[in-house]
Formats: sequence, structure tokens, C-alpha cells
Amino acid sequence: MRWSQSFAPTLKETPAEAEIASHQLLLRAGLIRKLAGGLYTFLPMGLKALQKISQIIREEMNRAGALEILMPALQPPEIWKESGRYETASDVFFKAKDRAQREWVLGPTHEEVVTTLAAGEINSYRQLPKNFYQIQTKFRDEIRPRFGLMRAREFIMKDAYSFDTTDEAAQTSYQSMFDAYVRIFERCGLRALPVEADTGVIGGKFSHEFMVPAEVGENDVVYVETGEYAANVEKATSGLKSPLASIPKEGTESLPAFESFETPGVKTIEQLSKAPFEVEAHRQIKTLVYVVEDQPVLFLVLGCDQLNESKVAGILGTSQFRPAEPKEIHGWLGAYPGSLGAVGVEEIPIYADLFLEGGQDLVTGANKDGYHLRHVCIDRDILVKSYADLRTVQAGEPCPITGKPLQIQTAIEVGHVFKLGTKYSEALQAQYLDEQGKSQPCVMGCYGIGVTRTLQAVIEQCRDDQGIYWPVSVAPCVVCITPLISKSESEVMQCAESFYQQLSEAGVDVILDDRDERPGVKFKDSELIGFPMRIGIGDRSLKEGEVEIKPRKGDLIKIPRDQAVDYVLNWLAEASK
RNA sequence: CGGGGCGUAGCGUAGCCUGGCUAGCGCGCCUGGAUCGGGACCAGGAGGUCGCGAGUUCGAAUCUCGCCGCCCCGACCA
Repeated sequence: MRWSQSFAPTLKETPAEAEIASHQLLLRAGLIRKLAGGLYTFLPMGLKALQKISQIIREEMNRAGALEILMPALQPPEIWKESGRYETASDVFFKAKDRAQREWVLGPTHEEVVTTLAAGEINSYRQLPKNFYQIQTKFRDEIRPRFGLMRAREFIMKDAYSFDTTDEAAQTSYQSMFDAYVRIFERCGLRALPVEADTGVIGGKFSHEFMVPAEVGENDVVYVETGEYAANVEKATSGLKSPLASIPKEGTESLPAFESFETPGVKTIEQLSKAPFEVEAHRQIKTLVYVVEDQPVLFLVLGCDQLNESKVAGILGTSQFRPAEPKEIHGWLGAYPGSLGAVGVEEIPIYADLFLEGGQDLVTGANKDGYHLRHVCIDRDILVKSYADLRTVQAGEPCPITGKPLQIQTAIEVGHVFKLGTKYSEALQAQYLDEQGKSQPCVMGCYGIGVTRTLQAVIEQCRDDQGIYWPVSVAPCVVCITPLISKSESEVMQCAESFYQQLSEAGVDVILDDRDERPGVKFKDSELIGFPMRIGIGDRSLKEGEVEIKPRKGDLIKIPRDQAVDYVLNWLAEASK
């Protein structure tokens, strides 16, 4: 590729619309341009990098035995109604109407389509297992698109769906995708950690997310330095024992009954922990009110803990819930937040965190503004429907496996593997006949990679104050030849042309900066876009019979011009290992 | 959806509070010159519905109202 014939509109200044480094670089390096919020055009360099990532994904999916297909982005609502997700997913749909006013949806994901396909085509256990994948545009009406490609309305995703006869077989498919993902991100030059992920409403044990550690990530990953444990904070547990466990239990008969005491103006755990009350946070019960299908539900955790809404979703079996409004709370409990408690509450389901189990002599709100209760014993005074892990793990707590301190880091989710079970195959009748001729639902798995997000994650991870430094595997061009004099009759340019030809013939993705620009401009641009290797050719060094080799992340060296091509080829072979 | 900020040429911005004649600057772009190893230099030039619409006013980029768009935070933590 000749630079003068390509289109790489680099920007000297940072567009005001971009906040984070990778987004700024996407724009500055001329990789993308915005059409509207969350909608981007890929320019030649951006598209080339994207295609390289896609190709790596394709190769690894094929190697894992998955079959590439392409499904429609425009989908009939009926299949979503059949799966039951038409309502629950309605928030993310972009909808369209045809000339007959019939409604269609732009696919935010493809479980319904692929399962419909399987339902029609798969009849026998002999056809299984099968794993279908596609690389395709998804449409999601995000609440707030942001950070360029990181969270967009329209984005490219690789999604794969496996169909198996049994749970065990499905686990094999799952493992095979997991392994493929590890290879994919490794080949993309990305440090992506598999972490245990929340399985949400669908439940089940098997779900991992692939996370790229980054300050701008939208997820929190809990992990232990030595690697034995890593989980999304939504799912994470720790080896911490309840602070109440160390307090000796007594027979409830010998304990005083709970009593009310005045706490004027006290609305927070912290206030109650200070003088004159001095009730330690871990001796308080925090009472939170949520609304599920217009009905209240109470969640209790220790005063020092935070409720984990993902865990709440797991308990409730739905993500359709919300925190209650103060007015609603007052209607149900007779007090506003700050004085809430569960003592004496009988009509409302109460879930309590495991740490509260058996708790005695605790303090909680009295459901009367300005009053709290003390000497509360959970078993005796509160009608707990069930105990569950509801709390959010905090940094420094012991790892559940090794006991070493846990750390928390923000990260970008680039991939997710998920064992689905039979939810969709049952709803959409994707069944097969087993050896006994009995009809069985396929056991499914789904596996996604945000291709466009992966591109940005690479940039977020591979950048310095000059610009991007692409890993060789995903660089839009691998070698940039930079003649410092662009006049075609010059020896410098002829040398550049010769390199260009030799490297192109050797199959190297090479760009020749044949623009009539001053050297400084060429250097800056090539560093901004981030080609892994630059060959600088100037008349000074050429007089000495030498050219300059400058890896984007290495030191400049001069070598004889007739050794340059071999040197670069060797360097690339080395870098590609 | 709630809160905050912003909208002036392709990009970055000044001017707005305190209304006033041809809306200024840098980058980029075009022409010419000179230069040719780190976004250098000189001269000339093109490019603007000041987001859109209403209103106030003799007069609006500037004040008021409405709308649209963009960015950030939030939409849990009592």
C-alpha cells in the first residue's frame, strides 16, 4: 500500500469528544470517524486492523471445529416471543416497521435465530455436536453509548452457539471454546484474563468472561495475585468469615428482648457507629428495600457490607427489579430510609446474607423515623425467608482458595463464554432423537467476542505518549517504509521502492510513505498509527550504504541496505512467535 | 430517564458574563517561494446558516424560552 493512495487522516489535535486514550487514538490515528453517538465508520487503517482480529478469531474458531454461518440482523419478533425474551429484552431492541406496518427487530444477539435453525435442521443425535458461529453486526439500544467502540449502538460481534446431546458433551464444547478464546486473545497480543462470571438469571455453573485489565474498564474483577482465583465482582466470593462468627452465641432465653431507642437525625450506618451510639458497623443490620413486580422484598446485610445486585438477581430469578422509592418504602414499612428494619415484618419476603446467620444482639432500624432497635437476634426476631450470599467482596479479603489477599481491578470485557443449558432449545423446540428414539432438547452454549471492542482494548493496552504500538498480529500494516526524500528519481526513493517490492512479494503487509511531506511529519504519523516496524531511508545514511530500522517499541539501528529486507523478515518471524 | 457540561470553518479554540460596524486566532487545506533527518519557515488565499426555531431589542454568536445534538456522571449502596 502506498500512503499517498490510501486514506489515513491523522489528527494533530485531540478531538474534544473523546475522553479516554484509546478513543482519542482511534480518532487521531484516522482509524474511525463518528457518524452519530455510538455509530462509527471504519476507515481503511481501522478496518484492516479489525479484519486481522476477525481473521484470528475465524482461524481459531475453525480450528476448534466451529462452523461459520451468517444470520440475518433483521429478525421477526415472533421468535423472541417464543423464547420469552421479547418482553425482558425489549429495552435493548431497535425496532423497525415495514411498509405493511409489520414490526421487526434488529438483532441484539442471535440465540433465537440459531435455535430456530437448529430446530428445523437437527433431528438426530448423529448430527451432534454442532457449533455455529458468525461475525456480524449487532444492534443494541444502549442506555448510554460511550468511549467510542467500547459501548456502541452498533458493533461487530463474533457469536458462537453450540448444540450437544448431553450436559457432559456440552461441557466439552464449552471447554473447547474457552481454550480457543485463550488462544485468540493471546494471538491478538492482548492480556485477557478468564474470570468466573455471573450466570445471572439463567443460572448454572459455567460462565467465564475474558477481561482486559484497564483503568477505563466498566467491570470490576476480583483476583488473587498468584492466579488461582479470578472472578467478576458480581459473582466473587471470599474466604472471609462473618465478623459475627467469633462472638460466642448464647441461648436466646438468656438474652434481653429487643428494645427501641431514640436516634434523632441518624440516617446512616456511619452516624450510628459514632458517638454517642458507637455501634460498630458489623453489629448493625442494613435493610434494603427492592421492588419486584410491584411487590416489596427486603434484603439484609451487615452494616459494613454492600448488597450485590447481581446476586440478588440470582436469588430472585429475574433481573426485573429495582430499588424502592422512599415514598413506597414509607407506605410499606412506615419509615423512611435511615430507620428501616425487618423486625416484626411478616408480609414482606426477607432475604438475609449468610454473614447474619445466627446473629445476636444487633442493631437495626425500628421502622419509625428517628428510632432504632437494639438487642435484636436474627433467629428470634426476624422472619428470614432464606439466607444467601448477598454481599459484595471487598479488596483485601482472603481468597476463597488460597487465603491470600484479594485484589480488585477494573477491566474491559472482551469475551464471554456461557453454558446455556436447554432454556432456548426447549422454548424453541430444538430437539433431537437419542439412541432410544426419544426426543431430547439440545444442550446449548453460547460464546461471544466483541470484535470492535477487542480492537479498542488492544489500543487501550498498547499505547504510549506517541500513539499506538500495534502487536504485529493485528497491525493494519506491519512495516512502514519511510523515505525521507520523496522525489521519485532520488536514490532514496528508489531504495524505498525496492524494499517495498521485496517485502510485498514476501507477503509482508507493508506501507510506503511516498507522501511529499517533511520527515518529521512522516515519523510522527507512523508512530501515531503505530506500525510495529519502520524502515527509515535518508540520503545521509544511504551515502554510508546504510538504512535505519526502528521497531515501534525498540531502539533504532543502522544496517547495510542490502541486509535490510532479510533483517526485517527475521524480525517479523521472531515477533510472530 | 435524572444531574452536570458543551455546541463558533475539517480539528482545537477566543469572543458570550457587560448586545454594537467586515466574528478573531492556531492547526489543517489551496497557490507560490524557499527548505529537505522529528508535526520547521516566508508570502498570498479559500473556507462560517456562530446547532435549529421562536422571542426581547433600533441591533443578537452574546439576553430569554423551546427543541436538537454531543460529552461526562448517575440511574444500587438508606
